[in-house]
Amino acid sequence: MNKAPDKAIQAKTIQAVRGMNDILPAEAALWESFEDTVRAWLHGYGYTQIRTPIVESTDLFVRSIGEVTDIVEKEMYSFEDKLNGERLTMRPEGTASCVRAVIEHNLLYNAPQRLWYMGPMFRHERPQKGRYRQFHQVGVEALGYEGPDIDAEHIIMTARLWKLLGLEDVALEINTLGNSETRSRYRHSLINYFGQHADHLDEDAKRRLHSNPLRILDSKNPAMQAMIEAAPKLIDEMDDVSRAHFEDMQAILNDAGIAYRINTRLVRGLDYYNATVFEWVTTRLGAQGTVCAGGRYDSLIEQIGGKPAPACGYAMGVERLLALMQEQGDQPPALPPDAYLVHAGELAARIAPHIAESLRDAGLSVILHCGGGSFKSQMKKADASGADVAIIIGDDEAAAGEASIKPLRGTGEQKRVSLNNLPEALSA
RNA sequence: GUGGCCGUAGCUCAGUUGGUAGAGUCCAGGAUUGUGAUUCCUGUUGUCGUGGGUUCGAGCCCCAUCGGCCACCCCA
Repeated sequence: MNKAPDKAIQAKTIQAVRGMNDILPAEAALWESFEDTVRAWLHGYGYTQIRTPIVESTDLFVRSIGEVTDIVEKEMYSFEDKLNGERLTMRPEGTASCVRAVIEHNLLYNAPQRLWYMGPMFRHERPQKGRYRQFHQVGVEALGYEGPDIDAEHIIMTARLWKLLGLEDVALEINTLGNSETRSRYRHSLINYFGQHADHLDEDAKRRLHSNPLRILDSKNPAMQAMIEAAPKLIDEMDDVSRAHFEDMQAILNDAGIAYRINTRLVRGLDYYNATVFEWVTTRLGAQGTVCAGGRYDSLIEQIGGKPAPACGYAMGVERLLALMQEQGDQPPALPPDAYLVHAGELAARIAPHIAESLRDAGLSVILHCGGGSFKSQMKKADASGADVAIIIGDDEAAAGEASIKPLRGTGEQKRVSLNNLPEALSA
């Protein structure tokens, strides 16, 4: 072999798919602690978990999210199953799957359901801060509940979660979209109004004028702000039932001391929402500032084939919440082992695994040194592991049936104990 | 999908008008023959994102491509 023979045969490296991220051990600690907090929090409200498949029939999302939404039109990872030609899609959100499962298994037969889920979602968007092609949501759904009390519960419980996570600078915005007649009346008012100001509409707005005029209200284009501000307000055309529902919900929020802002321009990107909608937003994450959003979807269950039942729910973006925590300077919690077991010599190497097992029996977390090396290098690794103590087994200790315990943090003397007493000595 | 900025060691980054690469950190070994974190010494970091082009010569200039960041858009 002469020099550089390997270049020709070295395989090209394969990278993760764009917008789909590895979560490395250093960051995974933060994810785990977040997930632990979320599980305990949801348990506190009596919500139970539902786990649905990542892949569903494409039709499910087309029928629930809406055919003319951007998600369905251009962002879904859809493909045809090569074996049987089924049209499948990797879920872009969780509500549709959840509702599908509830219908399929008749979960609403004689009781409403409080459910939650957590997992990856997929949308083919251009990645940027807080927006990835595989991202994670925690979703909460209450199915079979009609009154404003459950809407308020959802908002109140998220406020508690922000407190548990130590989040600052998240503000609540609420709105109501009314019932379908209201929205269709309002749609016509908007088309009429924006049509009269067609010369002020940008390209996106013109495209949406007839397909989805409500979304024009969402535009950030500064040139259109004045005109949007003067547009008809949905609240003025609200039906009495939705108006009362909205007011009753606000009364509960007021009683609970929840601060909010009514944002009459708050609409949703998914077609299935009606009545209450809300968003928790932050200004600390740039353009992707919505950290949690949801609302009522009373017609969705019927729309995808179930017996009509009211429902509401919301989802939060895990990456965005974690980014906000990191923005505030939160560090991933350190989870060091209790002890690092250093050993030298043939006999010590043979008994070390058994000693480690006995310590684990006692509930301790122990790293057994592997890979050989001098005492010095083993001690370096013991220190780097973050363990409180090093357990040292050399020829002397092994022969005597003992182990040395050396504290690695703070002061304290190294001491020798018999192997039988090791677990107690470490717990002390 | 559109636009702007940016890709040099595992990480954070220098690199002059174009003359074929450096610092800190980390890691490994030693000073210390059975003991870490401090100190000192020694050493390895590398297809300069990738592929073309210009040039005697490219980390530097040009084109393409991939990736990242930010914004638009979208949305959690």
